[in-house]
Parts: sequence; C-alpha cells; structure tokens
Amino acid sequence: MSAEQSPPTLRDVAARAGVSPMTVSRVLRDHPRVTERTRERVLAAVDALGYRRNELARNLRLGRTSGLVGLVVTNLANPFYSQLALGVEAIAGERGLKVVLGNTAEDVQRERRLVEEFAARRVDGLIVVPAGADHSHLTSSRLGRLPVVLVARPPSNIAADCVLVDDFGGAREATARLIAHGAIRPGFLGLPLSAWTGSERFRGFCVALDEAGLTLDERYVRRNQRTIATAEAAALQVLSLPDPPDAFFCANSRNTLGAFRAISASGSRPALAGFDDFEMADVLGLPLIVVAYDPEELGRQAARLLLDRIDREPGAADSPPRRIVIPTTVVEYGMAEQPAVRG
Amino acid sequence: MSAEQSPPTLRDVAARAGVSPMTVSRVLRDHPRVTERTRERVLAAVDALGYRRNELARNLRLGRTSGLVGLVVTNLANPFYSQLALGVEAIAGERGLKVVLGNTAEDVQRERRLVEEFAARRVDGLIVVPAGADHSHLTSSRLGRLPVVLVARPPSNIAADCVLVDDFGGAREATARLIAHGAIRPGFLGLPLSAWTGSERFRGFCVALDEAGLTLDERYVRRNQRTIATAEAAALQVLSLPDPPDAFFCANSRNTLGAFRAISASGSRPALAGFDDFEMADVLGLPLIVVAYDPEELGRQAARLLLDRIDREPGAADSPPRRIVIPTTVVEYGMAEQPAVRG
DNA sequence: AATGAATGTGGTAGCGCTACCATCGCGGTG
DNA sequence: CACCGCGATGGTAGCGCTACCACATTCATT
Repeated sequence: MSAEQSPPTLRDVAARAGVSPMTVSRVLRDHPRVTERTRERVLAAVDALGYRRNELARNLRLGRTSGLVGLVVTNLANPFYSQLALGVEAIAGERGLKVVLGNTAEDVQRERRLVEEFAARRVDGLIVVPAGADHSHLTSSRLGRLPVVLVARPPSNIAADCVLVDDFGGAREATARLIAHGAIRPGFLGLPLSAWTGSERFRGFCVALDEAGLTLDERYVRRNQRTIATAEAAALQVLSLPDPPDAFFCANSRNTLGAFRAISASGSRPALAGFDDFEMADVLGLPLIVVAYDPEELGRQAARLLLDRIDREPGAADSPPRRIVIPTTVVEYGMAEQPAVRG
Repeated sequence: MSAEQSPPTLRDVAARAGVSPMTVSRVLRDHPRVTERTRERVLAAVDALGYRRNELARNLRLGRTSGLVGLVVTNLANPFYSQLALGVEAIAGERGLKVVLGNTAEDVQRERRLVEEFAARRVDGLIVVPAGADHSHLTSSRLGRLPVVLVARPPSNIAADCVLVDDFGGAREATARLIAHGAIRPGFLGLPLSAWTGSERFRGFCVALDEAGLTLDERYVRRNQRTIATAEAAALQVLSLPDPPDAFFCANSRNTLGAFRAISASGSRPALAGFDDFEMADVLGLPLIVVAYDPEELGRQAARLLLDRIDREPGAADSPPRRIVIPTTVVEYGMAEQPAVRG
C-alpha cells in the first residue's frame, strides 16, 4: 500500500472489484453485456486505484498501430512549420490521433533516422517536409506500406501524396502587380534553383515579366541569401549598380526583410514585393506587396490526405498519388492606387 | 507472397533465417553471444523481408513506457511555443525520446483531456504550459507518478518542477531603461493581472517606477488587449488624454505592435519598450527597447528537468520541486545615447 | 416440464517481443 | 575417458490487454 511502484493494471482492478479481468475490460470498453451493478463496482475500483488503461498494450493486442502520426519538418522554429503542425494536430486530433514531432534541421541523415524510428514505433502515417531531393527512403512500400504525405516540396522520384503552395502562381501574380504599379526593371532576391520553392518562385517571376513584355536583367538576380543580413547585402549590391532595378521581388520573408533594410538605408525607393506574409508587414512604413497563404491549411490538407490513406482497406489496390495545391492571395500594404489590378 | 498484409514479425525473420525467434532478438539487440555466421544469416533475412522491430511490443515487454514525452502548449501558432517545442525536441531527442504534441488553445478542458490521453499512452513525462490557474489535474501522483514540468507559468496549488521567464526582472529593467532615457510619465499596456505573466510584468514595471521615485498614473494603464488592433485602440485612447504619457511599457509583442501603430498614427513620439523581441524590431524605424530571451532555452531546461525526474529511481523519495528562471536581456534598437545605463 | 435463445461472466490464448533458464555441443583438464 | 566449464542456441512464460469460445443462469416458448 505504501509505495505503489508501477501503475495498476486491469488485473489489479479486477481483483479489487472481485470480478475477472475480462469483465473489467468490458466495462472499460462500454461493452453492452454488463450489469449495471457490476459496472459500478468496477468503476469504483478503477477510481480507487487511479487506474488508467494502458493504450500501448491495448494497441498491441488490437491493431498493431500506435495511434500516432509522425510529423517531420525541417525547422520548427520557423512559424511556417509550427502553423503547419497546428493544422496537422487539429485534423489528426479529431480522429483521436496524436502527432509526434521530428525536426531535421534540413539534415537528410536526421530525416532518414527519424522516419525509421517513426516506422519502428508503428505510427499510422507520416507527414514529411523533405529536406533533400532524394526521397527514396520515403517510399510507402519500403516503410511497410506506411502512408506518407509530403508537404511544401513535391515527391521527386517516388509515388506519394503531397500538398504544395502555389509558389508559381503567387510569384507570378505578385510580380504582375509590381509591374502594374509601374515597375519595368524588377530585380529578384531568391533561393537556389535547387530548392523547389526557389525554382518555382523564380519561374513565376520570369513568366510575369514575359507576359508584360519585359526582359530580365540577370545582374538583378541574387539567389544565395539564407539570412536577412546576406539578403540586405545582396540588395545593396544590386542597388548600387549604375542603373539599379526599380523594384524587387523577394522569394521569401528573409529576403523581403533584407531588401527592406537595404531600401531603408539607401536613398532609392524601389517597389517591393515578396513571398510570405508576416505580422508586421503593414507597419513597416513602406509600400509592400506580399504573397500570403495559410500554412495551417497546408497542415490540415496534408492530414486529410493522410487519414484518407490510413482509412483505406490495407488490401485495396494503391490509388494514384494525389497533389493538392494551396492557393495564394496577394496583399498590398500601403500601395498607391494603380491603373489596373489583375486577378 | 503477393499481398504482404501486415509487416513481418520477428517470427517471420526467424523462420526465413532458419533460427529461433530468440536468436533473431539477440542479433537485433547486439547481444554478444551470437556467431558471426548466424548474425549474417539473420541480418540477410531482416533485409529480405524489410523487417523492422516493433517498438510498441518491445516497450511493453521491457519497461512499460513509450519513449515519448508529452508536450502540451496553449498555442502552437505562436512562435514562442514552437521554439519551445524545438528546445524540448532537441534535448529529448538526445535521449532517444520523441515528443508528442498537444495544443490546448488555452482551453482547460482540452488540456485535461490531452493530459489524460498522454498518461494513458504511458508517456515518460509531461511538459505543460498550463492554460488555467487550477493545476490539480497535473499532480504527478494523480497521473500515476508521471513526472510533470510546467513552463512559463508556475504551479499554483501543486508540487511540480517549472521553468519560468524572468518576467519581473525583464519588465523592471526595461522600464528602468525607459526612465534612464528620460521618461517620467510612462504608461502600461498589458495583460489581465489574472495571468501570471500579466501580474509579474506589471509588478516589474511598478517597482522600476518606485525605484526611480516616480508614481504611477492609473489612467495610463490598460490591461485587456488581446490583439494588435485592441492594443492600438487602447494606446490611442491613452495618448489622447490631455496630459498623455511620455513612454509606454508593453507587456507583450501584440501590445508593442499596437502601441507602435498608434504612435505612428498620432503625432506624438513617446518612447517605447516591450516584452518579447521580434524579428523586425530593428527595422521598425522607431527607437525601441525590448526584453529578449531564448524560448528554445526554456524548452531545453524544461526537458532537462523532466529527464532528471525520469532518470530518478522510481522507488526514491520525491525530491523537492525545482524552479528555473530563464534570464532576460534588454535590447535597445535605435535609441539615442542616454546619460546612464543600468545593468 | 423440456427446449431453446438470450444474457452475464470467466477461461484461454495470443498480439510481438525479451528475461530467464534449459539444453546442447565443444574443448580442456585430471 | 569421465568430467567440468563455457559459449551458442532454443523453449517457456509473460508484459497488459482483448477476441473468442465456454459456461452458467435466466426467461420465453412449445
């Protein structure tokens, strides 16, 4: 009685209630064939002992799954991914599934390990923001038919569902707005083309230029900025050209902020547009066009795709992979009225 | 052979390798007493079948824990909590523990449910940012001696470890800096006193005033702003007094941003200080003092406290609850040089 | 009164894994 | 040549739970 070492088991409850373990199990499962009197006695024993059913043992006996969804992201400190996680948690939670977290820090090795561990823990499914370009370790078949949904970056050499942001459309539309506001020599601050978002957003930028009959000046393009500071330096470099750009499209918020700083520092006032909305966009005091979307929705859709696969009969033939694209909206903060607005 | 329904088990591997399940188990555990030849045959079978050890079953047999840490936060969309999660994940990950996520949206009922579910899943420990003031459902004893660490808000009527931010010290120091820069009638935009952070930060503000020999004008105090918009309105209200404050201390970033907007809109230029650093603090274009701290460190410390409890022998007497306070630093963005700096 | 069905309860087995002990074969010792 | 010791392997049991079947009641039906 004094030092209750390990939590009580169903057996302990049965002993105390003076019934068999089976009866306790039935009471806890709300099985109909139990007398009210028995039920009460069992529940009293449960209460007295502080008993809690061991879901691990239960799951082992029952399904062989854990009731967990593995979520592997590249950088949880990024609000984008935490909102994604929130969306996943919301939808998974509706089904009683819990979310297990893994952070890769863009390290493919860590991603591999995490995916292996999650599979070993018998998660019901995986939602992954892949760090690298090679996704061969994410094939559902290799993971024991474990459903996998990719987020933000499409599957490269495997068949898997995925949820993407309309990187291309958003970049194109925002660039078009820049042009509608009068830009004729826009520059681009972006990401390496090796990154999916990097190439898609650049493509959108280029197409918008093309559609407006403008040609891209390669001197205005910088792609290797990973921090606000380097983005600022890159923007300053471009701005110090003898014929600087009259606008910037920035492929993510770090570049946008870097450009913002550069513009604040320099005398020139190029127009500014960027992918990713941020909380203080409207108080920066400079006109700004941003491409906004809902990261939480990204998570919700990914979770829905995953639940769909999980619910499918395991014997059923694999349905073809699906791809969901989350739309973007372009928001203008403090821009002067322009002649024409697209979209 | 055609439709491999369920993942292969250790038995399947044993059959294929022509050995007993025990031998397979030993190989997988790197038990020393296995011939090299046997090991190779087993590993070949593992490879051929794509076998992966079932950690659920393993844990059931072994410990009775899940190797999971439950993390319950109030709002994952808040970057503060996602960085916290990152810190927890980092430390837990070093020990091979995974983090299961729960979001309460400040709903005490949801918190209760989540804690119950996590306990039923036999998590090894819980890290909770409590939503309400009543923490009775978080007692380690009620949860089957499950270790619990509270974060950001201290335990109110239970014994539990906790990790806190130096709310008082940070608010006091930042307010002192405002005063050092010349403020003599500072206002306060804050949170309800019922919230721990709300009362602590207000206390710091008051003490700093007192230490400088200033008296608080109650008309300058607003406490019920939950959004940037309401904070802006509150700040405007205060600023439109016949004798408005010459500075604001804001208890969180929403209030700081609201005040920032109000100040930008109105003609006056009160000095501004606020709790919580944010990425764009230095580009706002207005002098600003912020109280900064490392949310990730908060998570790391919480995880360390938890691991400490987990590692303790279950029979050992409960050690007294510990409390760790994460220090804050005060950062000045674009402030003019002042006569004297404290600290 | 005998039969059958419906009902509440208990016993047994087993999910996948591993601790523990038993067994077997080997070489070395007296 | 029995004997011991040791290293490699296998058998058994059981972690906590529940599906399945067996059984003992009870009650309606013929």
